[in-house]
Formats: sequence, structure tokens, C-alpha cells
Amino acid sequence: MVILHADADAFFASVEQRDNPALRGRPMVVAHEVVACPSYEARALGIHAGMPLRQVQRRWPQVLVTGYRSGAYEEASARLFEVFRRFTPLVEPGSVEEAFLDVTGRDRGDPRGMAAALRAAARAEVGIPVSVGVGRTKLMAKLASRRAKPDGLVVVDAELEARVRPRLRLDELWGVGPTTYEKLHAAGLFVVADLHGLDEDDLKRLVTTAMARRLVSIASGTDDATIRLPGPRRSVSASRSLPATRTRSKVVAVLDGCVDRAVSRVIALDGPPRLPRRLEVLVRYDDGTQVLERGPLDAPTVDPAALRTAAGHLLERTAYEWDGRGVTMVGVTLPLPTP
DNA sequence: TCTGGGGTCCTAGGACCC
DNA sequence: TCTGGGGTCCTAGGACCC
Repeated sequence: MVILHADADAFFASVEQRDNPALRGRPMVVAHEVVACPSYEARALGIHAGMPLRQVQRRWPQVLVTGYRSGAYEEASARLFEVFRRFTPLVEPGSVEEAFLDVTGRDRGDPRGMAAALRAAARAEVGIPVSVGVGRTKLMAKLASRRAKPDGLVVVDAELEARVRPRLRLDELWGVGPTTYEKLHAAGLFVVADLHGLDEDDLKRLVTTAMARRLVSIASGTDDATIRLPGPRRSVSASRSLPATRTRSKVVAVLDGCVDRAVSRVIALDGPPRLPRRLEVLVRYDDGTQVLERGPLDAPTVDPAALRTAAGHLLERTAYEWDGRGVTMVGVTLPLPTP
């Protein structure tokens, strides 16, 4: 198997730098109240996603700031995936900016050459840098692209994989987050080699069934190399961060805006219309806590007025939280019924 | 300073049916 | 009067990804 993991570098920032020469080579961020995507020049200063914009501007006044241009990112993403699909129909999207490609049998025995061609095509046709990792499994390709960043190419061949795999730290594994790692760590397991000799039942005492299975396959080198083609969208959501506020009317106004954006994206989906039957409202406070409320709609609908009303009711259900803390983010999710 | 604005998937438990 | 096992669907809650 030859799997490529193609990953656009600092995607939003790269699109902005492509479209505005004044931003090229400069530390810049795409941000609203907080940083969504810093350019690599900004990352070099220590700026990362999630940092409050105010703090960035105070510490690094030279950093340039742009707002979001969602349309431009969607268009760049669509063109990027057109390039991917020219290399193989077996493309599994990971997000708007990255994908796994199965190019087994299409690379004429030269995976590096194929990966280089993919990078060149993305640069020429979309105008943004794309790093590519090549491996025998999705995990290996993913780890390779991480090493390749920014704007690079890393090939993990069988020899390199044999050396690297046992030494991988468990918290580096794609799919192992803080919670799982904490459990493994507490059991004295730190790297892949520590899993040798443990079977699925042993690991199930520590982690969930699915995770235990994955870990066993990673230890034995039989982990996933299967491309899963995208199915219909499961949900559409929109959220917005805001300066901490205790003014309810402001929160409601921002929430209404989120509802409208989510609705327009549901309507824009390809295929027959899919009407949400439920609604979710998420609120985050300035102490970092989050509350999620969800419930059924009176009837399936994409009518913005009806959804705004329903969202307002769900927001009310979080009312016990209106205790002096400020609201820093609100969002809505519309789960979509499977067609 | 510990996260943006998106998403997916897994699991447990209840409802309902045969 | 008491009790089955099996299946499907739905929802809540979490973990994880970029």
C-alpha cells in the first residue's frame, strides 16, 4: 500500500498571503476575537491558534491581522480536492485542508516522485503550500506529513517504519488524546514498544473497545490503510467568539447570526433538502466552562425564524449560568438526518 | 495564554417492537 | 402471573481531529 497524507500549511493564512502580496513573508494572523490561524512567520514568534487577539497585538504590534473570508477558503479547498482527485479517486478528506490518498499501483514505483508532483500541482493551481507524507498506513503517512511541515515532503519506507514505529510515543498517535494517554501513562505505557505482549482484552481494561483494537493493530503494524470515501454531511454548525459579555441581547444577536449562517449552509448542500429535526446550542463562559443544550424542534425545518426561536429557548435553559460570568462564545449545531 | 470554528466517531442506556 | 431474547432507533455525553 502507498498512502499519501496531503496537508495544506497554515491554510487560512496561506490563502490570505496568496491573495494579498503585502502579507507575504510577514507574521500575520487570521483572527476574530482570538487567533484562528497564524502564518508560519507568526508561529515563529510563539503565536498559536486560540490566543486572544488583544494579547497578540499588545506583545507583537508588528503582526498583521486579517478577518475571515470563509468563501475564499471554501473555494481554495474545492480546488485543492480537485487536484487530489486527479491523482486518485481514493481520497479521504480529514478536513477542508487535508486528505489521505491511496495511490497504490498509480505511483509507478516512485512514491516520492508522485508526492512531489502533487505538491507542485497544488502550488501551481491553488497557489498554496501543501506538505505531503508518504507511508504504508494512514498513521505512518500522517506522522510523515507532520514531520514534513512546513512546505515539505517526507517518505517513510519500510526500513524507516521498522525503526520508528516501536519508538513512537503513545501521545503522538493520531486518535490518542489527553484522556486516553493519561490512562495509558498511568498503566506505565509510554511508547508503542510498551504495547508488545498486550492483547485486546488487556487493553480493554484501560481504554474503550475500539481504542484497544486500534492500539493492538498499531503495535503489530496492521493498522488502517483503508480510504473511507466521504458520506453525506452529518451536521452543520456555526459559532462565534465575542468579547466577554453579560448583556443578554448581545448574546441573542450573535446567536441569531450563527443560526442564519448555519441555515444558509444547510440550504447550499448538494442533493435533496435535508431538514434538521433537532437543534443544539453551545455557550462558553469566561471561566472556560461550556454548556450544551439540545432538544427536538416542533417540526423539521430550515426556516431561520423558527430556528432562531428554538435556539433562544435552548439559550434560556442555560439561564442558571447567568451569574456574573461573561459569555465568550456561542454556537449552534444542526444535526442532519441521514438521507 | 490553553484555544478558534469547524467537524467525526464511539458508547451507554432507554424506548419500542416482535 | 410472570418472564424471554433479540433487534433497531434515538439521544446524551465524550473523546478526538484540524
